[in-house]
Parts: sequence; C-alpha cells; structure tokens
Amino acid sequence: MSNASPETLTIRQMCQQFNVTPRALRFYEDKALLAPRRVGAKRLYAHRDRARLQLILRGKRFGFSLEDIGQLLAMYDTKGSNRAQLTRTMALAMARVQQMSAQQEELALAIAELKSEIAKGQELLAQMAQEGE
Amino acid sequence: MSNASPETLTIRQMCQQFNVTPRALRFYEDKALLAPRRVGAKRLYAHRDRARLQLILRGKRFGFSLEDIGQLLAMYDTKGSNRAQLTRTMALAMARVQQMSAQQEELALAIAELKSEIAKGQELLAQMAQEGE
DNA sequence: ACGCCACGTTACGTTTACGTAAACGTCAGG
DNA sequence: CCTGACGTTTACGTAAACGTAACGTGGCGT
Repeated sequence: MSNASPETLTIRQMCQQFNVTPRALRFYEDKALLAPRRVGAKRLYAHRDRARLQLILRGKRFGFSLEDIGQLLAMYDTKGSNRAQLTRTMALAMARVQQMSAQQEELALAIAELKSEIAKGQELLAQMAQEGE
Repeated sequence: MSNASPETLTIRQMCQQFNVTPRALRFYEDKALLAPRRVGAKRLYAHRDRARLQLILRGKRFGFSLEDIGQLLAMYDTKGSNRAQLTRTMALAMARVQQMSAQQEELALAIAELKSEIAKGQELLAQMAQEGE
C-alpha cells in the first residue's frame, strides 16, 4: 500500500477519483466553489473539498447551475444545521423537482409525438413498397 | 387595412402566427432554412415557407438542432417522396427517439434521487423540531 | 414636404461550463 | 545535467440560438 490514508489529494488524484478534468477543478475554484489548501503553488484537496465536490457533481446531475450550487454551498457553510437555511434549501430542491417533472412531461409528449410521426412514415413506406413493386 | 392577400404573409404576420421573433426568422433564413420571396427589400412568406417553419419548430420541439433540421429539410427538398431519403429520415428520427428515451430515464433517476434527498431533509427538519422545542 | 414606422443589414453581446493553447516553474529519476 | 511528468497562470475559443444595438431606407398618412 502506498498511501494508507491520504489526508489530502493532489489535483490529479481528485480527477481520477471523481472523473473530472483539472480544468474543471480549477474552474470550480475560480467560481469559489472550492478552495483547496496551497502548498507552494500546488493545490491540496482535503476531506472537506472532496465533500464539496461531491455536492457540486450531485447538484449538476440535478440540473442546478454552478451559480445555484454556489448558493447552496454558501448556505451550508453559513450554518448547514441552521433550520431556516435548511428549509430554504428544501424549498429550492422542491422547486427544482417541479421543473424537472415538467421537463419530463414535455419530453414524454415530444417522444410520443415523434413516435407517431415515425409510424406515419412507416405507413408511407409500406404504401410505396406496394405501389412500387 | 392590412394586406388582403392570404397568399403571402409579411414577417410581422408570420411572427404572430407562429409566435417567433423577426430576428429568429431572419436567422433561419441566414441558415438557409427559409428563403422567402423578396419584393423590394421585404420578405414575403408563401405557403411553402409556412410549412417549412412548421417543420422547423416541430424539429426544435423534438430537440433537433437547427443543423439537423437543415439536413432534414434538404432531404425533403431533394425528393420528399424518395424512398431512400424517407428511410434515412426515419432512421434519424428513430435514433433521436432512442436519445430522448435515454434522456428521460436519466431525468427520472435524477428526480427520484432528488426526491429521496428531500425526504431526508424533511426528516432532519422533523428531528430539529422535536429537539428544538 | 415631413415625420414616423416597419423593414432592412451588419455585427457584437449573451449564456454555461469548461477546452485549449502558450509559456513557464518544479521535482524525481537516470 | 537533462528529461519528463506534473504543476501553475492568463486568456482566448467553443457551441447554440438568437438578442440587441446602431444605423440606413422606403412608403404612406397628413
């Protein structure tokens, strides 16, 4: 075993673990979503940073923009255990669920519509096969 | 009185009927998706143009890019009734359906995940209410 | 004749999340 | 000592689909 318990990870190691590019990590840092320790010029990511990245990536999966995610992280920082903050986070999340559900419905409609168009096309092709013989 | 001719529509009339901006119509023209007649400097949209715009907007609902739509329109032009072309169009459409279905699954997953997170949050809030009293 | 409105063109701005050089520092191995 | 792998910063590029000036022009109502 090379590293039993790596307290901190280099940027490269972070990239491997979370499957992101160095550019992305630096970008998140630029957006103040991350703030790894510096040793010399190099970045060292501690547990806290990993947790935050976890949240960032999860937020992205949920379709939150990085700006939104920044707000959420800031709220967690101020006082993650604060009741009011948590309530607000919940509100945001629920609103997002609404959006996503709406999106899902639209998508379902579009799929149905497109399938119907395809069916029409198939019929047309069938006719052409008949007449064309 | 406005133009009594139902044959062709001005850009303004098109915008109202299809709920798009003039900028969008000119943009589509720039992309060679539309090619309205010109009388002097003004654009006049005939039935054909309306049909094409219809297809453009439908394509957009389906999530096709304007470039994709351009390909489709070109195919219809070459010979909409051509069997081979129609077959290819069908192939594109079916591929798109696959994509959209995949997207739908992902979205469903994300929604479920987020709902579960929300549930956790609610529990937490409930606990806080207990202890905080 | 005058002014205004709708129309036209050209061209840069917007948004999001990074990608992609360029140009350089630093540290371990051979 | 040199090389290679990794690190850094700064800054412009990308994709999509228009929005938004800024400025010019024709026609028509009075």
